[in-house]
Amino acid sequence: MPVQLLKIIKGQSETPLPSHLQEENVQHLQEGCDHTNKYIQGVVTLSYPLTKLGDGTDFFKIVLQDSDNLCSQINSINVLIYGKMAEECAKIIRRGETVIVAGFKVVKLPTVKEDGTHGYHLEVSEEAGSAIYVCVLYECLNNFFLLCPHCIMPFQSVAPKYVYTPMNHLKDGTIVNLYGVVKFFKPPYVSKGTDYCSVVTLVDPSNVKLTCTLFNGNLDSLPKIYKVGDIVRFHRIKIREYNGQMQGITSAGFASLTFDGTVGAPVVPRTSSKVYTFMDEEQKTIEELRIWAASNISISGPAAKLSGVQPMQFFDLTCQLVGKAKVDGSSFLLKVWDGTKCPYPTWKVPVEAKDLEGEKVLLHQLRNFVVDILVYDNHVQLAESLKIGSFLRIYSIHTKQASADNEDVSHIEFHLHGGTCYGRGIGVLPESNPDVKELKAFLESVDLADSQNMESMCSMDLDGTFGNGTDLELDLQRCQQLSVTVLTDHQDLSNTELKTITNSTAPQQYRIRAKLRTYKPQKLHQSVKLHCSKCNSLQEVPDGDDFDFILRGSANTAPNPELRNTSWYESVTWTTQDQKQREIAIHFVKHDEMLQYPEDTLLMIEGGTLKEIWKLTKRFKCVIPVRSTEDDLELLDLSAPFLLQGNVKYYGCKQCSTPKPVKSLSSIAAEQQPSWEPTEIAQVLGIELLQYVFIMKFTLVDETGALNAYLFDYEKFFQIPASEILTNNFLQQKMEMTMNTLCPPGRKLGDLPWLECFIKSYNVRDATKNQVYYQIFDTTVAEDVV
DNA sequence: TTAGGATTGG
Repeated sequence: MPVQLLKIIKGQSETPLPSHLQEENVQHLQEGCDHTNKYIQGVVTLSYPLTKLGDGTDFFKIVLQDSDNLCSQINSINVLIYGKMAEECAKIIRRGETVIVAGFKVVKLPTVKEDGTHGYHLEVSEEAGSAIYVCVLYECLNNFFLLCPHCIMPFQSVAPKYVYTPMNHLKDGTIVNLYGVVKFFKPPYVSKGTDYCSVVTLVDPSNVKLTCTLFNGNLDSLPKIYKVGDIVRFHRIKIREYNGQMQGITSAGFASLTFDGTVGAPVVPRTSSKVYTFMDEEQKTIEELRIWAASNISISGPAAKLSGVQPMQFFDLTCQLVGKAKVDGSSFLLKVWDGTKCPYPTWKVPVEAKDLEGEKVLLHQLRNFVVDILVYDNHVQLAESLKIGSFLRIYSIHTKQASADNEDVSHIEFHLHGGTCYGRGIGVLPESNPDVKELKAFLESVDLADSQNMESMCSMDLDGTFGNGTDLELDLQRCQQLSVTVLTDHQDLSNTELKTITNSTAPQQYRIRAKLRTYKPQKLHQSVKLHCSKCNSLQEVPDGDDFDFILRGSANTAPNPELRNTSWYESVTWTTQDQKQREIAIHFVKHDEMLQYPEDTLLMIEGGTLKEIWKLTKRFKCVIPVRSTEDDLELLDLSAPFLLQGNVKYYGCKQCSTPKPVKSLSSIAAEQQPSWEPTEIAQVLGIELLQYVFIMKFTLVDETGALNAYLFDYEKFFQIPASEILTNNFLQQKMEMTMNTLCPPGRKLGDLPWLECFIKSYNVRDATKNQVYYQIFDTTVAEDVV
């Protein structure tokens, strides 16, 4: 049986090659030697159609690439197959497959080619005693089994396996297998030809990118990529050069697996094939790629929740489809929700009731959550095919701010423009997707009954307007009735109108119900200041450059060797290897004569840079920058933070502080369990601690008038510590969302929500006049707002 | 064949 299929399951063949066969390397072939008992193994990169020679003999030619020597200049060789063997091989050998050729004859060619093909070729035939083994992986086996069941010869010793080419070793005209991390992708879309198309850009640890253009008439056969950072395994992808760069394109037999790129997530391939090869070794590859990707691929995407959308942005939305409707030939409407509310009024696309598909009752129940997304052109066909209830990720939705002629208020429109720029498109997510599971759980937790109760409350308040009002009016009435802030005390006080307050003398305290017409500063980071509660001064938070400057200055003073290793701290010193030869000393404060765990340790550093100090704060509880004097360590200039803890820099008031020698810290170190609280450290060091505070000016209005009230808040109002906001993106976003809820941009006054607040009036006198100011107190943002 | 990454129109 000259042509045999080797059944490969989990990378192993079931039976060994005949024991007399020895492997030969493509590079070491020589003419004139006996190759009866030799075999070479390679991947078929080319195969030619079966032809007949002049004498009627069947002839079949393939090009084999030595998969173990991909980098070698000469790694391919032509194999010429004659007679019955040619006929059989032509039936079953396909490009990309691994083939073993045994008992061949080596024939030298007249000239050596320069294209990587060998200077010899191999000739094989049944008559010459040759044998060809085609390594059939299990994923293809069923087809072959039907074709040629008697051919399956189990054997084991050789374990042919897929060879994966690193992206920096790709060559024009080859068909390869590869692993890569998705850096960019276009979800499958309907091409202008007959197939679906998906464009995927991959990278691998060789740091070379490869953009692949994948076509298939079956949507399911294209890789199931859901986000940047996913990992793919491509089999039999063709490499071509295009515009001076390597490009991947689907070849016959292309197959792919896709994996979640998250470190630690289960390694479960997404694929349309029911049978595929996947081994422990491949699991390891995925895990290694995940770790590589974690520090080499940026997967931070734009905002993905409706509550976080801003006008004029592009974002990806994970959502559930609850309605759809034909609009016209070139556009189609999708009604979706994600369980959060868009902070702006949203555009409702007018459609004929008969054209709207979806559960009407549900659409009504969800009307405050649902947004209309209009999709255009090439996305229409895919949108039409979507099933109501399915979970979607819509990529690169454009939020456009607009106002209709008959509206005073501007609204937000959601468009999925035509084309596929930036991966614009629609993907259907399976229910097994972790993001879908999370979304489903969230959607189930959304309390629809709650919003309905509020409506009935409104309808009572509004004395019958419920029956007449449209959905939009009801929504507005509801938001007019509810307060987005909560009083934390004095609930017994009754409301006072703003006009009454501005007409009264100060000081007094009031409960008010008003709307936030505007606020300052609009750039929220500018609202954070440092406050000294002793002298009541406010100052700007110094930036990193000031600190850097002070550190550079203090690095000029070398650490004093006499101040190392005292009874209460242990010191480590070294000199940097660079030109500056900077001396650094770190003094670790001991507790009970012992060094503590890093996360409980306070250390002092001399000669450190901004970056070094920042790194130390990640590992140790407290870092205090110091410098040497003749007889003790001392704090730096108070324009620099005297203490760093986590992300927070603590400053002292220059005016009110009287710095003490740092050995005063030893008193805290001697405590039973030193907590290293900033207030306590400040106190023993003679520092008047400055506190981070939000200072904002709110312009509040009601039916009777307006007044400006100051918000002076350490943490209570926003439920966000002012000390942490400057270094925490998440908190910044949270605060921005809160302000968008309190004062949604683009709405007219009537549509703004109510704020219930306590304010107190007070007098400020200067030489010429007395002025009354107002400050908000004992008020917090409602829990469901933040 | 199709697309070959690189937003904003309805």
